Amino acid sequence: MSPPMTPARTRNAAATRTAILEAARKRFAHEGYDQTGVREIASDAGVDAALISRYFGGKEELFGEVLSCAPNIAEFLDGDRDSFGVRVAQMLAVEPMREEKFELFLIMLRSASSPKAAEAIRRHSHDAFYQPLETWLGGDDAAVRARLLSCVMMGATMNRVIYEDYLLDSQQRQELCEALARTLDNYVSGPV
Amino acid sequence: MSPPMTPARTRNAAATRTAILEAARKRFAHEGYDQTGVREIASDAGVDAALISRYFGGKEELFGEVLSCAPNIAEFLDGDRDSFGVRVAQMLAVEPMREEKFELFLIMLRSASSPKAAEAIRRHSHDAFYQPLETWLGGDDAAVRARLLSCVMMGATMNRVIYEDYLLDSQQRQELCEALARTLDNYVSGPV
DNA sequence: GGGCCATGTCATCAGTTGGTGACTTCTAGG
DNA sequence: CCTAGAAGTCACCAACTGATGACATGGCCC
Repeated sequence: MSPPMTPARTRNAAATRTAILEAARKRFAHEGYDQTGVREIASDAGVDAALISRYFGGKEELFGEVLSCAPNIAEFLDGDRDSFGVRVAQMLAVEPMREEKFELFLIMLRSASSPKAAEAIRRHSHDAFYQPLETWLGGDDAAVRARLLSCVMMGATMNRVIYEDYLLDSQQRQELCEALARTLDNYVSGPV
Repeated sequence: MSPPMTPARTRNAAATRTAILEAARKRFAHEGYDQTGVREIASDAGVDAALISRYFGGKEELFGEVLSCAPNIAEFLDGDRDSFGVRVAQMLAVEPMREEKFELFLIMLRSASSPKAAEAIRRHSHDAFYQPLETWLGGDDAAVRARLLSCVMMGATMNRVIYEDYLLDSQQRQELCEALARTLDNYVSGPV
């Protein structure tokens, strides 16, 4: 938001780049790749749309850049192993979707249908999600267990994207959270 | 495919309507709402693009019509209750994605990011997926268990949409299938 | 202070999209 | 056979998209 030590905001390439990146991240997460226009991103960032092409080469490259900067799975892998399930389930089922932790999932799910975004998503999610997760899990069947975890996490996010929250009340959401946590922990600890 | 008792194919409104619907269903499932143009649908169906607006009112209404006609969850609910998990897991993890059973999921996941399609998806999936599933499950926590099943089913589909199959070999896919089946059956039978 | 390059602004392009209305053509009913 | 209306064809529009190149301007170094 606030550039480190630059005068104000005009004529500052680094700040402009950051502003574009920030605006794009939010737009891509909330609307998806196709539904987001470069003019909207530029407007949010308070810059001219032409600068997007100038700084990033184009919308597609900007999307790739956003993926690289988005917060990834690492946060959940750093914490206590036994609480992995509840921490992730909390994010998936009860925490508001506006949370930044959600953004990578939202970007992926909302943009996966666009061919231009799909390739970047595949590449990035493998490097920033699957690979770390597999390593963290360890064992022979790490790949399968990573996939299982991914299924539950993506599915839960997808459900919230589609239905928001208006099909479950807070009591049910709590039950959902606990069940998700058990399933996740089961995939983490047990043999599949 | 073959109209019941009409001459050939030209000048047959019912057959034309069906052809458009069929072509649209496949396009929406494979490309998603946004990526599919009315010209492509019309071309696949072998008709003029203007007929889509004439017959259905527009692309949006056509999409709603497609959702209504797409095969839904009922097939899996009819079969043996004990084999629900394996049957669904088979579809999710091992059967080729070209299968018609997949189409409703694909349409939903690939089109959910489009605002125009989203509303139709919400309405239809509630009526044709959640409602039947909840009734079939029964019990106090049917809503939560339906959501859990939905998470796993959508997540598994989403993973295949994003990564196709090239991250897992057939052996791993089989393990994945068995684990998914256990999880699904757990949600069906047990208390969450 | 002056030149120069980085930075930002603007008008505009070419392509694509969904949609519409006038036109043609075929077929059914009298 | 001949007309009326359904079915299909065609040209075209208006809106929007991402992108580009010419132009203006500000700030930094000499």
